[in-house]
Amino acid sequence: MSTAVDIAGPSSPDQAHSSAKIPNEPLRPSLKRSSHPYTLSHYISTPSPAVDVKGLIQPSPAQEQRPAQPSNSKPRRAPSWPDMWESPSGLHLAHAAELLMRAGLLALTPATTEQASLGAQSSQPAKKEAAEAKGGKGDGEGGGSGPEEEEEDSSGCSTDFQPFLGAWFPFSPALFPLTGFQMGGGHWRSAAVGAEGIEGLVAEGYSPGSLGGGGGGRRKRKRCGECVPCRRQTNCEQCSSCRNRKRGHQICKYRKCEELKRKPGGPGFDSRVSGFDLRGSDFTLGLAQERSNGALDG
DNA sequence: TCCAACGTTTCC
DNA sequence: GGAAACGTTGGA
Repeated sequence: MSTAVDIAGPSSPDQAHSSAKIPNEPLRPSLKRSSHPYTLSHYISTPSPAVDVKGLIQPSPAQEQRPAQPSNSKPRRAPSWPDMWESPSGLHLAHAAELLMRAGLLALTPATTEQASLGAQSSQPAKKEAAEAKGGKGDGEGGGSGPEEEEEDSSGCSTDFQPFLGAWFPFSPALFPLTGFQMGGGHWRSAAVGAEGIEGLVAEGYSPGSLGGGGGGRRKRKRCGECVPCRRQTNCEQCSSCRNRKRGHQICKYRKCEELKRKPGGPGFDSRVSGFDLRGSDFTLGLAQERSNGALDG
């Protein structure tokens, strides 16, 4: 949950008074919701006898032989594919995908990137149609809160994740914890998966370069809008950033987004993995568990 | 075009 | 490693 933000931030002279100005609005429902029984950390920390993931999936020799990744790589280096896939989170996401495939939830997907992109493109219009048929809420601002999103999230998650798990899954979900991306954190439009998904990442500040691709252009990430600093509405006018605004070009230190403080791929992101609210993956994991239980039972 | 602020580089 | 300075991006 995003409530995991460090609310014990710096106590500026202004903090107390300005925290009163922080809108005490509730977290959006999508962040509060946890409709499935298990979190990702549950799967990581407590192997479930009901779904023995490791028993289902044989680790590849490469994974078995792979030594622990030294964390001395430079923060700016975007995680390579193998890095992400074999990271703790990525590995479990791979497990989740495997579980889904075995449980019949996941349609097998094109192996080539070309096919993958085709699949992603074709999945999007289909999804749009489905959304429109559902009630004409086709526009992209579905990322907002509301009962509709609630419904979509709880009932349509598996379908939402099919493009992820197919063409896009190897990319995006593994990327989320590593980049600090928050699903439901305001950057993501829930209906935007597939081709729009990757565009979303790029558009929201994840440059092709930071995504591991070429390009090298640097894009600005956006504030999450939900952490305590983001909720502050006033500058302290006392910190160095405020006093040095003209030359510093920096937002007030006490308003600096917690997410932006973390460097993509940096250690701060590592720590996020355990506490990361990977709702989608958790949900699919839960689904996979239910399905596989049923499937295994007959 | 201006401005806020993110990202990178440089300095200490 | 943190702060300052500056380039740059993105929105109004």
